[in-house]
Amino acid sequence: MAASLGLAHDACYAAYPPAAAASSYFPSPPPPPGDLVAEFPPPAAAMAMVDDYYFLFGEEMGGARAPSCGGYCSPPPLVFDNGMSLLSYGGVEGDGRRPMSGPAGTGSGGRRPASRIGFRTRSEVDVLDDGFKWRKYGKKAVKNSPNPRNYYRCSAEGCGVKKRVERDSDDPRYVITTYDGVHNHAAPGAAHLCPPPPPRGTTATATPFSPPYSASSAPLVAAPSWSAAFDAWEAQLHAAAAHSSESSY
DNA sequence: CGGGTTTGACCGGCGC
DNA sequence: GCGCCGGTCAAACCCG
Repeated sequence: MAASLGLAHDACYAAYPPAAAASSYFPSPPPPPGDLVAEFPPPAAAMAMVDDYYFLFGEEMGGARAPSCGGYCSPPPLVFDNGMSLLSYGGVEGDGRRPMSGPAGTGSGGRRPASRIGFRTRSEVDVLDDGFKWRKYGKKAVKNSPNPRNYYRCSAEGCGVKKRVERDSDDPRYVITTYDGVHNHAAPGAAHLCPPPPPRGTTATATPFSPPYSASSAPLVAAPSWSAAFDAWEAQLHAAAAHSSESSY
């Protein structure tokens, strides 16, 4: 039971950019059929600075870490016209990128976050205001990086969402922010940034970082559908990017 | 005074 | 088994 639960969590799908930004930035990617959708709610101000997204589909739940990149692998499956790269790996069985072997949930500690989503942002400030209130609880020097990693926890009572913030060792201009878990409350004062997700014909569409995760009923996404979905989305994306490039830059 | 930050210690997983 | 390393804890400190 627990093992299947972990695998199902691996199938979580994060839609970037958030709906608020998507309307003016580029179209939202189509959700894989039958999969969960988690939309991340960075604020519009932060979104404007985001140069690089990447998705972490609970990739460490199976105990397997991304090789030689500290869990922040950056395979470039999608590179947009505006220079943004969308990265995804793991969780999608058959994508050939992640070994799905190994018992889920048996990694370090045996308790893995329900979801992990990260993005890379070019920013002067380390901590981007994403509408939630965070409390710093740790700071750690990480191996192979001159920059320390800061640990934050959502200040809301009962909310166990954590985030890690660190400067990219390769390019200090970039900040790598990784979110662990799902908020069980609305963002204080930032609700306008995260409108309810539009109906997508899916059975389980999570509000931004909110439960429920009906993981037990969420099937793994077959690679073909995933690829086809992204192909379609990418086509939309390029069209939108070409259309908005005149006004944006 | 309350809430947040800092920082060293501690713990547990993992690789060798 | 041991050492390394990432993540967390908690006491002290800081600030509004």
